[in-house]
Amino acid sequence: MERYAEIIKALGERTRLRIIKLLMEANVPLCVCEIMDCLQETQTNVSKHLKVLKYAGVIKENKKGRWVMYSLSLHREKFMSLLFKAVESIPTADFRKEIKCLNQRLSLRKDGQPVIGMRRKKC
Amino acid sequence: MERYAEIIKALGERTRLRIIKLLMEANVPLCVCEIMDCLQETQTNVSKHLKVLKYAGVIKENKKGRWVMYSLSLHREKFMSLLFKAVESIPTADFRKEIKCLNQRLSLRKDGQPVIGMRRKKC
DNA sequence: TTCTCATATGCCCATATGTTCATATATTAT
DNA sequence: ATAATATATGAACATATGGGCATATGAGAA
Repeated sequence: MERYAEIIKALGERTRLRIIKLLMEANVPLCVCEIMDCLQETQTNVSKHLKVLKYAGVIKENKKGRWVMYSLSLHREKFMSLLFKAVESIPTADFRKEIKCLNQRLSLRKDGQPVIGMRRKKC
Repeated sequence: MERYAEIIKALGERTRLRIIKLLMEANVPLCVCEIMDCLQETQTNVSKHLKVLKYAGVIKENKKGRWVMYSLSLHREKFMSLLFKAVESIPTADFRKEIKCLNQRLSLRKDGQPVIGMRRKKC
């Protein structure tokens, strides 16, 4: 039970929930700088929240050269699957700017790899 | 988004998750003393966690004489419905004692009303 | 090599949270 | 009325958490 509470708790925080929604929208692994840019959060902050999510098993990381790419972990368990469905059902009305920035960011990639990194574009 | 995070956060805590699981098992409204007995938590603690859950809209209360009966709130929203399904899917292997105590407690009711109150039985 | 860039981490601080204790409130029983 | 019972609440405390700043680490570029 404890373990499940931890997973739920990982999702029960504004910034982390926004990270998850962003990853769901993206459908491709994102690097830290893309996330921080889209969400307008500091690098430190995003990095720490990603650590919490990773530890809870909600996301996984994949090192690609100088970038660390994060994506939703596969949910084999019924619990995880239902939990993700619940999060997916959250309306994204107040999330337009972030999604717009995400698309801009993704279109700036070369060969599917991030390039402009942490240099913030005005999104 | 904030609001959804709050709802998830309400469920992302061990004691509160146990309260919810107990209410799901019960399928009938429970009073505070039944909950505190089954979960072996103090009255104060249970009361405060119930308040958090109520404020988040996860449960509702119903005053019945000297007892306050708590039950899961109806989930019209798809989000709530899926979230509840996720919680329902959590295995109750480490929850046997609590369920056993619940059944004992419910069988002690007269006319569907709690009677023995806070006088703890050894469950 | 050195420089630059992407990410992680340790320290610090303010605030939030979970818990206990004592007490208040509200309702029923005597 | 008073007593007993069920629940809620305020104060106090320890710990957890989110966030910022500076810095460390690690990997490619020059």
